[in-house]
Amino acid sequence: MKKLSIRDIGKELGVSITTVSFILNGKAKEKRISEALTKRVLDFVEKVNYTPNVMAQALRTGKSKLICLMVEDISNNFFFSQVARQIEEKAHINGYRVIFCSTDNDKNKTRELIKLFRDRLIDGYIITPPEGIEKQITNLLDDNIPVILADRNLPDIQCSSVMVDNYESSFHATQHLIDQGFEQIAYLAIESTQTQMRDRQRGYEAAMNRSGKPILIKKLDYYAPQSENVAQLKSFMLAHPTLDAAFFATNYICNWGLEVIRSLNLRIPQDIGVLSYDDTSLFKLYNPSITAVAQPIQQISDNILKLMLDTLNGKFRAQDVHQVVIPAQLIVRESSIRNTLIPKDSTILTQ
Amino acid sequence: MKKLSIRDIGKELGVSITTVSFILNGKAKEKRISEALTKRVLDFVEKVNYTPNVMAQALRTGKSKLICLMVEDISNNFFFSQVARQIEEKAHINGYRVIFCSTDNDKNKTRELIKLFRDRLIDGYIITPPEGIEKQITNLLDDNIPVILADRNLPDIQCSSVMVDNYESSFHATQHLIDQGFEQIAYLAIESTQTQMRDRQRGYEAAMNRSGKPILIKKLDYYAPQSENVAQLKSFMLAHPTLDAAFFATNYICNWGLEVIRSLNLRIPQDIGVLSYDDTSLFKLYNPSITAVAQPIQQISDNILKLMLDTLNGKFRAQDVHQVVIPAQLIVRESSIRNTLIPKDSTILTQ
DNA sequence: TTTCAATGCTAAATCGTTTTATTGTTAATT
DNA sequence: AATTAACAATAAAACGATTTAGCATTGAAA
Repeated sequence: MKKLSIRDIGKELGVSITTVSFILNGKAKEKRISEALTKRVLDFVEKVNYTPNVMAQALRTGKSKLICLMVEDISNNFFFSQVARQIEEKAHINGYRVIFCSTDNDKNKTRELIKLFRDRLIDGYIITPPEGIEKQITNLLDDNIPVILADRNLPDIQCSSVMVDNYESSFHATQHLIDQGFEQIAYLAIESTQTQMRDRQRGYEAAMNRSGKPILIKKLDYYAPQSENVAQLKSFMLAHPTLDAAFFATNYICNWGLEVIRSLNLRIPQDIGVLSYDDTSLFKLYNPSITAVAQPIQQISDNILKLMLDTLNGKFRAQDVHQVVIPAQLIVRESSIRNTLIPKDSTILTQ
Repeated sequence: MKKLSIRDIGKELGVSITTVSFILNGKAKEKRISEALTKRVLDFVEKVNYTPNVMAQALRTGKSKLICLMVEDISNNFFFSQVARQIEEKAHINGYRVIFCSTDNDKNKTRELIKLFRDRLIDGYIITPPEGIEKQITNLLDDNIPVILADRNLPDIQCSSVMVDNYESSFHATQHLIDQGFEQIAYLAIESTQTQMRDRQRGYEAAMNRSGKPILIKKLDYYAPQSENVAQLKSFMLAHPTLDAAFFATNYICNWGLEVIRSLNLRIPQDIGVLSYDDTSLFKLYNPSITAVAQPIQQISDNILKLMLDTLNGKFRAQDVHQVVIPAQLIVRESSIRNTLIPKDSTILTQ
């Protein structure tokens, strides 16, 4: 059961392979192939279920129809895995396949990966970039290979990106805590100079400053073992007994925090209010349910892929910069409610 | 900055491309190329940072170095996303890239996907198979394309697979609940004839029968909307007020169950004991923490990839059947403890 | 001196497409 | 009758590698 080649079907029909190729690529009209022949070829191709050899096409055209999706860690993040899923699905519909890999937020690993793919294997990249790969991205763009940054961008280079309004949504989330009467709101984050992290912090600080509340920030180490971070967080909380609310910069930090809160036998929200950036399925289920800033996954994925396809199809050049910012959603749940007038699980859009 | 071809480096060195190819493929000795020339070529290749065009190699050799990983839903399952990550990493180390996609447990979608890839794009498949794709898999194997089934197998065909001992681990989990003094233990599952689901149910039934306890089973619909399943589960629990423990067949069913338990204001484990198949990060964090059967992800991934690589490297033929069964772990947490003698978060290996 | 084997390297075919340039027709115009 | 235009289809080169079969050269054996 060997696969048919275009040569086989040409021979079978007594037609040249050129003709077959033109017809299959929808150039019948343009190349003035007669309608009769076009139909004959199309029918036969359909009948014998012929599909072209993708590798040969890729070699000849220099286009692999492969998109590479590089996320921080596909396995450990609700947001990334959802986005990955969406992208994969939409790409398929448009005739593209998706190769994916995890960067671990490590610039060396990411550089390696890009280098590995450099040899025209990949038509386009979607990346949640660690800092330090600016040069590699510029090189790709210079070769007119599209790159879309997701979730964050790299301020030192000009590159298309899709992300949420981290500053505004963080501001609103903090404001929500303030409105609920929390006084000592700590911001728990990781040591990072990534744009989305900076913006979230700026949002928190701006809201606190505007209300004249004290700023209280603790930074953890992304690369440290989980137990170390939990311990750090615990001693921080013990050192600040007057704390009455915690704003976690990501959902995994919030997970660490919940572990600590639990071990200290604190009640949420009576003893401590809780709010997290990045919603997960856990937060809805947790007892009490956790208020979170949700990133609209569908919209983000749609925008990423649209930009990618438009660039691949030549509507834009890779170097053209399109930066899309999408409003995030504050989903208010039990963990942040002191004022009982606000209904459970209500949704508030920032903006 | 055009990419160098093997022709360029041959020309540059005044050597034929044949020679260069032999040397690059480690056949210098075999083809009796002199050591001096071998070194000269290798040094030059290193210096100019030449890498071969993957597409041309693929076209010529018929091997793409691409593995396709088809899981049920990459975005919504702790187990699958972890496995995906592991596979990706190990495959990379061995010079393979991973394409991934979600089957949605839909046989038509899965067939489509396999068909799409049929044209020697993919060297090997790792699949968590929906039922109904037996024929497609047999076809692949007949063409000597390796297929490894993961998480479950298809009883009607002969195919390599890697999965946990669903029957034994489910038996032990049930036995654990019985040992804790629970009397009316319900088994909450989805309507499915997949092997892993059947085996889990058989394990529950066997343990219950051996202790002379009543069997109580409720089946939900995987494809129904979540709200529908939650409602179903709620009315089931209301209809069985004497129920004192629930064994959930998967973690997402357990999530539905926790939502119901919460809405009924039942206390875990005082009013109802809870145990779930498939651990997630949620279960450790939940209050109270949830006892679960954990699948050893590392071991599963290792075995899958080892089988795949051994077949790709010709150590086995695709048709050779290797069925690997790995023991699962029962992680005992608060939700199933009545007998306070057992320590928290202790780990019991089945077998 | 011829024959043979070993050594060191290469020409050319091949994988399955796309695409450029070209060749025959026939019909219309000069 | 000769030129041109439009039409319909094709031959052959190219993409960049791998691999088969073979070509020179040298030294040793016959």
